[in-house]
Amino acid sequence: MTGPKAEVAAALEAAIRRVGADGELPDLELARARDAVHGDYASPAGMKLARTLRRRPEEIAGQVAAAVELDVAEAEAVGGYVNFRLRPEWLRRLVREVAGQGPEYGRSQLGRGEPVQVEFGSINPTGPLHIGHGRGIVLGDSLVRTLEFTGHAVAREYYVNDSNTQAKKFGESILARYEGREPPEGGYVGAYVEEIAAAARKAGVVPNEEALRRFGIAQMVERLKAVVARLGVRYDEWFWESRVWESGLGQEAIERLRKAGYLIEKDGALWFAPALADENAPDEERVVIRRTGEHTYFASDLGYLLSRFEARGFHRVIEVWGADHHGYVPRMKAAAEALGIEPDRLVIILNQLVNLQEGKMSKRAGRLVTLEELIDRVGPDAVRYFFMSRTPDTMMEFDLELATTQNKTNPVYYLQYAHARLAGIERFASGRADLAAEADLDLLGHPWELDVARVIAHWPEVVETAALKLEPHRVPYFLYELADRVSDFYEAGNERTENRAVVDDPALTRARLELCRAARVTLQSGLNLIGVSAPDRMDKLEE
RNA sequence: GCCCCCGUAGCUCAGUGGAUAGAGCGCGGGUUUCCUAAACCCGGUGCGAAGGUUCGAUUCCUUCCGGGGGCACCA
Repeated sequence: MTGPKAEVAAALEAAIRRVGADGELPDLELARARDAVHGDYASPAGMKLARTLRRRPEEIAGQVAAAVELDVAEAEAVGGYVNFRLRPEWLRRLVREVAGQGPEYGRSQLGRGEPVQVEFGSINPTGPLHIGHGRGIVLGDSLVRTLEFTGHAVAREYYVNDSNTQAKKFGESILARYEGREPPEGGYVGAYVEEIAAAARKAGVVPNEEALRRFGIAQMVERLKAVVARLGVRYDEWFWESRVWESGLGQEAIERLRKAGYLIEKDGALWFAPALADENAPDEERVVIRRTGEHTYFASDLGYLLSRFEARGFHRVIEVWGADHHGYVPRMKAAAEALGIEPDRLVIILNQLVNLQEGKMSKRAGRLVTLEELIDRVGPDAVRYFFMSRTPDTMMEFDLELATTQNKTNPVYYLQYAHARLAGIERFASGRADLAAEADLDLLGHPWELDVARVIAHWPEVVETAALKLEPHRVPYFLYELADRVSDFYEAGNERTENRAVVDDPALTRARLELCRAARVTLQSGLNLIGVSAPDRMDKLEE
């Protein structure tokens, strides 16, 4: 636990000990208070302890609150609850600290340098990315940013399928275009296939399927790189499936499973049957080597597991998949287990599918829109924000009409505007020569000032939760709340000139500027995690 | 048939074992000589249903109903 909550939790427990509870305590459910009238943190400690202490909840809460010794917050009992309110003095110290740290505020060493790989976006490199892929890419990248920020050693990886059935069809399609034929049944027909065939001819690639496939996939990888770069995403590694076999890891994985008794021959094919060696294992059999002698995608995955967990030494691998692959999860877990890899080290995050609603924009219902088109229409910031504002667990309606027409109604601009306003204030004040170097933060006392600090105080906890639960979608909601408080602060100045940040009094101005900076860098810190830009100014909208 | 996800306001979605369940959009009304009005203020019905666990369930468990997805020698 980090931030003020850790201190509150410790003080609460100490107080409970003082009022006579010993042994193991129940979960005190200390959490952010839902309602601001209950302070910043609240615990139903009275109810929790009523049975063991054999006293009334209100009585217990009262005694506990009185026994709390805490610098950061004051405790108050209401009913059976113990509520904590962060003290103004502490909030003022926090403002100074955050303003000094800048956008690094919230960074931690939670991960202790754990080597983690996040593999995401790995679609077959045989066609353009579409909107649904964008969700996994944005999620994966934001996960990486969150894990990096919390002290993990993270690598982004794209697994390039270059030797599976789809890839071969792609190669055949290029060959067909190269030779002026139509692509085969079930092949790829987009204009990009013809472009690649033309490029291959120009580059002097020999016209056979394998050479053209490799050439074509390399071309596609370049295209993919360019598209994801527009979203601020770059990969550390584009790992080609064929490397699994060239390095011998695929063969090694199969050999290891054979020795351990996990493989069985049936119908001329080689099957992985985990229940053979372990009767508790899932009872599902999967082909590893086809009757034709070709390996399956699953066989490559076996070697790929060894590559990551053993050859490259990642302690944890996080995969982001579309929900349509969920049936593959037990198989991968079973494979990891059979290879001697603790299955919990393989984390698979499924993101539900994206349903496109085009509204009145297109009469052609269900038309596939590419990720690139989406970025063209709504811009990278809105794309990232829109995808990040939802848990991966729920199916998502992408209302293209709204996304396209929404400009000032899009919440992402609200966050950015809050940042731009703060930057504007700092810019406005930058000409003042009478401002002291050091701010006297005791001058901050209005509720709308301290409430900004109050939200800022929660940022480290939000980051920590997002990292531990692998849920970066928590970040935009925090940012929205902060932007709200910032707007209140700003509006106070619109109501009364004396409440503006920049006033005649240089000392007061200086103190408020410190608060502006603390809020701005916290916004920046959060926007960084979700990959949305934090502009210093935003142009006025035309009517 | 089996497996996974979801069901919260008109719409799109957050959220939590506890105190009066939130936001955005949409709709109606109001606010600008003032650090950017992409802002602010005012206005509303809601946790699919039934059981169970619990001092307390929208949250956890079971069943049912509804929506989406998956069950290949495709990936």
